[in-house]
Amino acid sequence: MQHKTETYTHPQKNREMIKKNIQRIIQYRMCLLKFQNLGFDRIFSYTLAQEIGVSPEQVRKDFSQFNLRGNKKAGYKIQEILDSINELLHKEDLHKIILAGLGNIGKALVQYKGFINRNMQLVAGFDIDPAKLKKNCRIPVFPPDEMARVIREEKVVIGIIAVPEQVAQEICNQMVEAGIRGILNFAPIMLKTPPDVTVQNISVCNELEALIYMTEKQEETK
Amino acid sequence: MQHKTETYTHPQKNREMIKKNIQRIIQYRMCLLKFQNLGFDRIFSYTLAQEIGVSPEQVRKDFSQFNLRGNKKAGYKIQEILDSINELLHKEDLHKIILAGLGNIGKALVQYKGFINRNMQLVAGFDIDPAKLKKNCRIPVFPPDEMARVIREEKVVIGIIAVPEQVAQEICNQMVEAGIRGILNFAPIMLKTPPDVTVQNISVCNELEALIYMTEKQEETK
DNA sequence: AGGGTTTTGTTTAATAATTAACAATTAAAT
DNA sequence: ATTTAATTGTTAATTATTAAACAAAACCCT
Ligand SMILES: NC(=O)c1ccc[n+]([C@@H]2O[C@H](COP(=O)([O-])OP(=O)(O)OC[C@H]3O[C@@H](n4cnc5c(N)ncnc54)[C@H](O)[C@@H]3O)[C@@H](O)[C@H]2O)c1
Ligand SMILES: NC(=O)c1ccc[n+]([C@@H]2O[C@H](COP(=O)([O-])OP(=O)(O)OC[C@H]3O[C@@H](n4cnc5c(N)ncnc54)[C@H](O)[C@@H]3O)[C@@H](O)[C@H]2O)c1
Repeated sequence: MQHKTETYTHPQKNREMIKKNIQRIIQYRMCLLKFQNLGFDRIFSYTLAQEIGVSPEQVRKDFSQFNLRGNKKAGYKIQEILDSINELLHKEDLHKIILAGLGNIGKALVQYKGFINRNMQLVAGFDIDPAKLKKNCRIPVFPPDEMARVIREEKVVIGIIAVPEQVAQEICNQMVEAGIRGILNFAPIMLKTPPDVTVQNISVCNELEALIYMTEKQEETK
Repeated sequence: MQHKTETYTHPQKNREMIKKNIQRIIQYRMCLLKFQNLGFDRIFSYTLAQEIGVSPEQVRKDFSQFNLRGNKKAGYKIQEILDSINELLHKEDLHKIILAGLGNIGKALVQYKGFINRNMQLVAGFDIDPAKLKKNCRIPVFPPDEMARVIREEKVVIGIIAVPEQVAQEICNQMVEAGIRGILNFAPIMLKTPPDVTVQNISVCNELEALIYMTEKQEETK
């Protein structure tokens, strides 16, 4: 097998960094909401840091990077930061999402009530099984060959893949072809996508295996 | 509010690193299996790298770190590496897992057939809803107050939390108290645990929001 | 009003992770 | 057998991330 020998560059690197940072910001928001509900209206970097398990400097740096400003001696005004984060995440808009596969995972997602609080909505599902189409679902469910039409009509850019591994790449291709730009993938494969499409994998098995490794490792060194 | 001013140290840091590395190893395994099924019996760092989106040097470094050895000029023998990874992950043992919460997510997990191929098994579920106990499930389901007994009797160290946010911390405490050392958490909160308990969060909403941010950011800079 | 104290925000330093480089090796070709 | 080409594994360099340090700001208390 012949390989390229030219210098390897990593187009996804910078994107991974941004994604990691924004994920921390999303965690801060969760925590800010918690403290707001507890009746606080201000918070310090130290408190936030402790809560999500990073250093206070990290919090200040993250906030600084996204231009989230605090007050010297008085910390961060929770509402102010929340507003800024919501703006950053375009939370003023409702974000439409489509879902491929209404099996075990797909059904759980359809039932989930947490999306709407965060201004996200599953607008359509797709499944090859005719039984899934008839079912009185919370969302309209179509056969897969209507996916392109629905994506275009509804102008959806985010899709969830919850179909069997064997058809996941094919569904992914259809999604991308029709204009989907971000994919949350539950299937245990690495999807191939163009560089401008972002994929986030969720693998319950992988996470469990990593957990198991960690616990066994700790047991050994004890 | 008065804060500690002593130097901040980060006990979880080293663990995060190990977890990240082992997660990459788990991904390599997924990829190795794929190529094995395609009929290959050897593979190069370059191929693996391309497949999971890292540099070939990273693959070699990771393998080296876990003492997974290849052959100069001939790459890595897939079966050999797979065997070593499985040994590393203690795949010779069946790993028992308990599940708290048999709602939408919990039911999906119970139905999932992918665990057993990877030598993991849900051995018991816990739910406060009596209706969930009666249901003819694939696994026995108990009320939460039997959790400690079952965990001890079955010697389980891994637990999944799929209960509502409001009770997640309480269930977590019960698990830890009874001997659980690794927790996969679906509830949208940061669980508080002793330092020797590893927590892995899965947050569909967070991941979706990060995806949305990425796609909108890309749209802007286009 | 003003000093003391606390906390941010940023710069600088330290640490960690990734990539590059290359020597060692060996499979395959001749 | 010998040579060639290719790929690993490790060391060195680079880059990225995280933490420490500290100056500037501003709250609070007297
Ligand atoms: N259930 C879990 O807890 C779990 C855990 C980890 C990973 N996963 C992964 O998530 C994915 C879905 O898992 P699941 O348990 O929900 O599976 P499932 O078999 O219950 O559901 C899959 C659904 O996809 C539909 N489908 C099949 N081919 C299709 C196609 N070409 N187009 C559209 N729909 C199609 C099926 O009709 C079915 O409804 C799988 O890849 C699985 O490996 C599931
Ligand atoms: N469903 C999803 O797609 C989804 C997505 C993201 C996050 N989550 C999170 O996952 C968790 C579970 O979600 P869900 O949709 O399955 O919720 P659900 O309400 O369908 O299920 C929760 C289950 O927990 C049980 N329960 C409640 N209190 C309990 C207790 N004290 N002990 C044991 N069991 C108890 C309930 O009886 C119910 O069966 C929630 O924290 C939710 O925010 C779910």
